[in-house]
Amino acid sequence: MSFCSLINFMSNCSFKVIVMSNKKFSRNKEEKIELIYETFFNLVLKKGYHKISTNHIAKTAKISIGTIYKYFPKGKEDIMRKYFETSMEEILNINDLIVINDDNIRSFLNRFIMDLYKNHEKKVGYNLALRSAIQADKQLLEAHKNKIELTFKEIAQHLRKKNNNFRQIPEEKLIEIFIFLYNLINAIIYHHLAIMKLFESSDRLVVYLSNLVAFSLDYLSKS
Amino acid sequence: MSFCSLINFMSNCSFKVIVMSNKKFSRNKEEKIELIYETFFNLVLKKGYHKISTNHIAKTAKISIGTIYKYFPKGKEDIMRKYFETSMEEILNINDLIVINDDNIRSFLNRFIMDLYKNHEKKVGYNLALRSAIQADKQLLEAHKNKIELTFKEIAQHLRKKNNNFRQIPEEKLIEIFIFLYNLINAIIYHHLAIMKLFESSDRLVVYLSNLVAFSLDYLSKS
Amino acid sequence: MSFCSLINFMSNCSFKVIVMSNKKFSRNKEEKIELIYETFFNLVLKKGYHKISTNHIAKTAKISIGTIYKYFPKGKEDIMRKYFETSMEEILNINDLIVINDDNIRSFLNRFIMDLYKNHEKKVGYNLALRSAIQADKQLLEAHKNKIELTFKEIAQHLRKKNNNFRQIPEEKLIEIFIFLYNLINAIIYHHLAIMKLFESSDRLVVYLSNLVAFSLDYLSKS
Amino acid sequence: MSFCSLINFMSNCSFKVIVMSNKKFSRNKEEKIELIYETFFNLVLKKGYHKISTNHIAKTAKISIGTIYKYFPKGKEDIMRKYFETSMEEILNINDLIVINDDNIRSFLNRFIMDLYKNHEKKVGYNLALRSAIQADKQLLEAHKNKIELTFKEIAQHLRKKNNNFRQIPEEKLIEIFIFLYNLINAIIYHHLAIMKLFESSDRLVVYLSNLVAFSLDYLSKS
DNA sequence: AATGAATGAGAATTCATTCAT
DNA sequence: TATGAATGAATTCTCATTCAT
Repeated sequence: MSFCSLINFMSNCSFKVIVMSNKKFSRNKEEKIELIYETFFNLVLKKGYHKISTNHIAKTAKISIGTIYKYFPKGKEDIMRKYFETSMEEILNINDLIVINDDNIRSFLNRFIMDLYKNHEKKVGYNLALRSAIQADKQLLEAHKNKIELTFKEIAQHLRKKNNNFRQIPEEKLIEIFIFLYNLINAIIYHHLAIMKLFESSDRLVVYLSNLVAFSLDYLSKS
Repeated sequence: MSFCSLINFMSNCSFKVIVMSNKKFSRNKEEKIELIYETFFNLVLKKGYHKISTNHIAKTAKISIGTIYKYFPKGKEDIMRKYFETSMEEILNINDLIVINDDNIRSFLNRFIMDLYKNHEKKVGYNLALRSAIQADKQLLEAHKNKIELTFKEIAQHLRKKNNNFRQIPEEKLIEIFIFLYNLINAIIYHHLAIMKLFESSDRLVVYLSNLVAFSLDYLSKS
Repeated sequence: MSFCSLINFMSNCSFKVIVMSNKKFSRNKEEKIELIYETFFNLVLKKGYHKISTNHIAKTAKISIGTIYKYFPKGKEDIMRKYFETSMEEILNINDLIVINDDNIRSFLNRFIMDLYKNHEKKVGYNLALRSAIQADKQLLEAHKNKIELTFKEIAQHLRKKNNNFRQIPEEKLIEIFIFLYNLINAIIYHHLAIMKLFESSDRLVVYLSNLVAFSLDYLSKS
Repeated sequence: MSFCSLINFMSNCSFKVIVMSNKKFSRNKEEKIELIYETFFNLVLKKGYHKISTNHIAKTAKISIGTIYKYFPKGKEDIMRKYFETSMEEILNINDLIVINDDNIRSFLNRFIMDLYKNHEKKVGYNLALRSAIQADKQLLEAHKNKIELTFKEIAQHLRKKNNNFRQIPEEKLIEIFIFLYNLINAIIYHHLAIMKLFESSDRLVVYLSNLVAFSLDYLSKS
């Protein structure tokens, strides 16, 4: 798995702007699904996950409520789960695995953080929704944990194959570090974006996170 | 404001164990209110904030729905706000202000973190509820921010009055540091308790947080 | 169990005319439940079980939809089941057991048929609904079968205790005969009322049924 | 009208076993229509008329919902009506009229009952559906009544032409008897198959029905 | 003061039917 | 001709809130 796929995982891909046709019965399965995702996450951003109803999504997206239930038979819950699974599948797509040539772990991690932040920012809606959904749906919480563990296992294995620097760290340790850093960064970015800013500018947050990662790697290597 | 009140603030007060008498109804207003808080936050822990209805609280607490609306006319929203305000008022209670004699900022902060964690753990229900409520209620989010700012302003002023070490840091800077650390620690503890553990044991988490605070103080003093 | 209770079973009691008060929040649990039953079965008679919605019942009965779901959390299905169970409980109420002094089995059965017909006619709505509900709800079908078996077991035991003529028939045989006659009469009455009349006048139907029962008793005693 | 056509009428024609080719779609209109009938009545048997949706039929039959609406523009209602009409047309098909040489009314009726039962059993799905549909569709009920009256009128006229024994009964009386017996037998068979068995074995039911018909003929001739 | 029945707006969901492909 | 995505009215059901007792 490549650096690119890693970044994709972290970012779950940004939303494309979708222009639907004006016909009454316009048909494009993929576009409809994308439109539902986009509409839903935008609404979550504005009003909060639990304030959004399926009817509300339908009205905003200018599609019928039946269309939502065609693709997502359990409504909101399914929207979350399927978006989640889709992003998972993308990550595990072997065709995406590309050689990483970045020998410097530090610079690799800096890019990792930067992209993680940018994509988090781009998809605050999804991330807010994910947190809310996780609290109302234990299964999604478990799926989320499993996803993270599996994904970083694959990433770790891939990196150790391709890169000497990573190979010097035992696989288990590397996975543990990745998961720790992923959680740490997510916790902070989420709080910064959804609860209360830690720094006035996001640039300063990213610089802080970069130093924090360095500190934590140091800390973990000693403990 | 005392060290105790600081800890109280950070922890939003632990729940008292409420032993219901065998009589059908508890005798006074305070007991009823405590019972509602306790029942609600316990239910949030089990099922998630948005899965809990006021009728559900009433049934579980074995009181009538009318009683809940008597004390909390806007239901769940009011339960959150009033619990929130109560903890605020306690903090600002001047009688609680006790002299801090701890000259060592480092050891002060360690205790601060330790207690913050312990109380977070003790009241996961309330903290989960607070996050959920904040996302569905912009006013509560604003109130939350203001509360933190005001409280730390008071604490900073108090500490600078009583203690030479704190007096060497400009008030604004001291407030900023407190708020930053508060947010940082809360973000991590919340993620650890509600989303995914960062360390297997909470002891290791607390040690890490202690080092993280030291690192961050260092980082902030340089930037 | 008395002859009266037997008749009650067969007839499931006729509906009382219910006059609700004009207050917005009028309170009378029992009356509300009766009103729901009455309204529902009247509507079934007019439009058919599957054409009636819970909202339709609420509107017609001038109560709120919430009230229906308070007493019947699964809607129509629950209305059927609970009405069914209620009638069951009434039958099994030991206080209702009264001595039968009717020594003549033939005249006993004639009254049995007559009352069965009259009450069937009075509650066509319920009986139509029951048939429809049974086809959409296997559990209700089973419950219906069990109810009939249990009820006639009790009735048979009671009659054999109190009456010499019945005692000469073995218990199992007596139960079998009762169930057979009950099913036979119900099948014919239902068809007559709901599908297509067998006789122009109901009097002639009842006379025919009386003769049919005599014939069938004769037939069964020989086979 | 022949004896055969009489039996056909009573039994509404048994379903032909439809062997689908491995090709994705069956080749012609007739096959599609047969497939829809078969699928629908099988589903009714399993789940009940009102639990089956047109979409459900389409999915089970592996045809598109559009195909169903092509042949049955009003959906389920049309499936019932057209199946009903088809069986009617078959009965009235003059080519089917064959001479009855059975001089013995009693043995004629025994065969009548036997075949009626067998075909009822073979097509429980359709008969269940018919009862349900009739209750939700007054027009179908009327059509059903008219069909029975017309059919037996034709049958009576035919029998009286061909057979001395029948000629001795006035036409009106003969029609009345036929309709009465048809309703009686149907009521009992339906109850036996759909609600609760009257006898453990169907053989015993048929024997009982045979005796019942004899009794009823006797009863009707006297009244 | 306390109770809990009653309300009804609104959210979730189904399904007969239409129509672009 | 066949398909099945799309529609949206109708239905089921929930829950915050009111108010008679």
